[in-house]
Amino acid sequence: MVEGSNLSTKEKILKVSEQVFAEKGFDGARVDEIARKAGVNKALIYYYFDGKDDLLDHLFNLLIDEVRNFIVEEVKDLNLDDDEAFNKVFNNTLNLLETKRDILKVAFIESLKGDTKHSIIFNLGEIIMGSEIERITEVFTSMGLEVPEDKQYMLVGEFFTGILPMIGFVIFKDNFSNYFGTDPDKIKDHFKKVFKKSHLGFHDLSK
Amino acid sequence: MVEGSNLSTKEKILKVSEQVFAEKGFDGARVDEIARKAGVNKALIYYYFDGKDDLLDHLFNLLIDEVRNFIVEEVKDLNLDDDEAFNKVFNNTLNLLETKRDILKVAFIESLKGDTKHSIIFNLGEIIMGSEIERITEVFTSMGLEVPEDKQYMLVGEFFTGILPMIGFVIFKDNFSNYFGTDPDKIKDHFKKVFKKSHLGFHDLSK
Amino acid sequence: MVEGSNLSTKEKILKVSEQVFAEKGFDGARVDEIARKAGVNKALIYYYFDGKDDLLDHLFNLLIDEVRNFIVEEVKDLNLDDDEAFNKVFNNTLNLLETKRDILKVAFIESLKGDTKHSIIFNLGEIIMGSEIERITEVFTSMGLEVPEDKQYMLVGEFFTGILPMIGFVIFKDNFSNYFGTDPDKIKDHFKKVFKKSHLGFHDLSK
Amino acid sequence: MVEGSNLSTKEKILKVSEQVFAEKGFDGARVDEIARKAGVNKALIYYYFDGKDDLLDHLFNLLIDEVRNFIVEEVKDLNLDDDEAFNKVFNNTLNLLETKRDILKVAFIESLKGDTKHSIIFNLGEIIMGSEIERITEVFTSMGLEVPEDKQYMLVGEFFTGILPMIGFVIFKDNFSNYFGTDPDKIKDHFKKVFKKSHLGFHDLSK
DNA sequence: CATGAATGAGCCTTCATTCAT
DNA sequence: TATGAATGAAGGCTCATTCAT
Repeated sequence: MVEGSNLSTKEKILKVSEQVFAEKGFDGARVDEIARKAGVNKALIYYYFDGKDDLLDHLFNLLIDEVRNFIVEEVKDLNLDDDEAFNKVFNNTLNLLETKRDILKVAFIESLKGDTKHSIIFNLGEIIMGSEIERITEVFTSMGLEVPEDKQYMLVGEFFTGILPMIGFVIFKDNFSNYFGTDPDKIKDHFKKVFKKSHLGFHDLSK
Repeated sequence: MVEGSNLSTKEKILKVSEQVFAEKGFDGARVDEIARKAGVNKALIYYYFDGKDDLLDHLFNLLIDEVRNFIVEEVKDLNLDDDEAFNKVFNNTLNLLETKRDILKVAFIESLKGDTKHSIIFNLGEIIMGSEIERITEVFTSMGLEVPEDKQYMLVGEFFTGILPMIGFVIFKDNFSNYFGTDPDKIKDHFKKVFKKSHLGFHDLSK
Repeated sequence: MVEGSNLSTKEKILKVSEQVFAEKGFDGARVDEIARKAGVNKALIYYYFDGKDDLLDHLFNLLIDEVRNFIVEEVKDLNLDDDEAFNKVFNNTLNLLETKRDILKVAFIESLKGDTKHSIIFNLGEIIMGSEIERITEVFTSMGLEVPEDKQYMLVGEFFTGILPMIGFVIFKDNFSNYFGTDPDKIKDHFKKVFKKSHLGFHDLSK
Repeated sequence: MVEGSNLSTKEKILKVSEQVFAEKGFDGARVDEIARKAGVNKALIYYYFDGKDDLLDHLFNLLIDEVRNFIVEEVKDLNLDDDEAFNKVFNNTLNLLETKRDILKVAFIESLKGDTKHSIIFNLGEIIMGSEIERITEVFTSMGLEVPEDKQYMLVGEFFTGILPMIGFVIFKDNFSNYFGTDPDKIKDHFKKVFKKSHLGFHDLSK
């Protein structure tokens, strides 16, 4: 199947790019290494893609699309009953992010650069928070409470106590375990507990 | 003063390196650009330093040293009376980190790389958490409560709900404001409030 | 033929390297000059070879191989009848060395360096002398004479009155003629006569 | 003594240059290394000398001068009675050359270069051979024999069976012993014997 | 005399990208 | 599609040399 082989090669290139970008950073990555690890001729990369930058664009677009689809999927039949719902959304989100760990690393790095070319982390944050803020708003409303007017405050809170720790956990987890000698199997449970307490702490109305 | 001029040039190179590394990332930074922006001959950089890597090492060492000194200073006459102490330490820490924003960006990026050459973020975390965990332990003890046995749980919590959001805030703040159109003047106050609630949420014993 | 074109470029680079190394010495040679004189892009040199050092290694290996092959070829059907044999071996050896004049210059220079990285001249000497010493031994034995026990003495003699003058002649001949204004056409005949007398002088048993 | 200290520093620079040039070759030598090993500031080298080239010129001039003086000294009261005289001249010459081993290495290398800037080996050869050829001529005449008309033949012979092996022995001796595992203490005696036989072989009138 | 600092030119090597087939 | 070969534009680093004091 020509088409099959075609797609397969293209996808292999993307997959390997993701790994190499994550390991070396975009600037540190070499097209030669991608070609070698993907087992394809270097020129073929330029046949399928417009260059190194284009590879990154494709990967970022895939990331955005998958997260967006996930959110739509996740929220569409969301039947909120407090704790249960939180756990479900949280677990699913974490699982999704873990499958995108490599490109998330790159997104993190690129979002820190001086130029504003890539702000993927904020794009992602917007998508995820958008839904959560909406959900929260719903909850608040359904409980007869007033939604905090200050959207900026909400954004800061959601991003720096929600998005950031979550993505941070996904991309730092391995190096963290490695450095502190913690048990990689238990760390996820620790984080779940920790995240819940802290993030709910942020949402706590009593303070 | 010969020594003064010497130090000045060396320091200028370091200062500019810090900025360029932060803006372009270490791999994306060019020695030529550092030389140009520092107003020095490129070869002079190699007179004072062993190369690009050495520049980074110096900057990281300076970062580590300053944070360590700060922690010692901060903790030495710490008279804990709850809220007051927390605010003071938190504000001072945030201020310190803000002065080191550029090199923190680089440290973040490098700590994400595949190789384990640089783990500065974890080094910093260890230094800061070390003191806090000690402090927390003291508080718990003085309150007649039992310190959570699981150190790993503490580490995860401190790092992902304390260190990470804090450093994350410092290095992402500007891009965050820029992206979400938030008010740069108010964002810090938002974050302070948010951080307190979430981090105390993590430490909350009632849950 | 793709292979032909490939080899051709690679060989052209090697050939030009040999010339430039011989003219400027390895340390004085410039990769830029090699590329220019070979009519290839400088980066192409690094496509075919690992660097400047690797070029030299290739050339040295070629030299060693050719000399070794020559010796095997030359000695395999050696029917020794004194004078005739000496002339034949001497002439053929000289002819061979003359085709390798350039790289022999470089080998000479590198063998003089302080580090023991390259000892090509001694490698060559070993190969050539090995055969001659064997041959001499044969002759002595066949003549009912005793082979001089002292191998060290033989080595010194063969090297400093055989190998060294021979290679020396090949690599110094042109500059010698140029300096002393001697006739380049006659010098070779002079040397042949001279070498024979002196080298046989060394082997003379009557003294 | 200012003047004394002055001379001492200048001489130390020259001495170290000689060593470094011999070890690394002129092109491979670094002014920095010379300064460091001589224990002087690099700029001081440029105070005493016009540059790297000038260092080499000084060393070459010293070499030429010393050899010239030696020859004059050696020949002025030469009372030739065959064997005795040969031994004396040979030994003294070898001793002299050994004291100049380092710079002779450099001279050798530089005499092989493509440009005709340095032909020190031939300069030396001319000086030494000049005297020997004169001496030989004398001897021949005094013996009522005819001097070989062909000066070119003599030059070739003297150079390639006299000068070259002699200088070659001096500069290659150590590496030779190192490579072949020969006894450094005995090698000189071997060479003396070998040289005599071969060089006299060249001069042998009976062939 | 002596030195720390500074510099311009250049060197080896790399790399993203393109070409020819 | 696929590939080996080729290339222009840097990039990090070095080095002989000079300057200011």
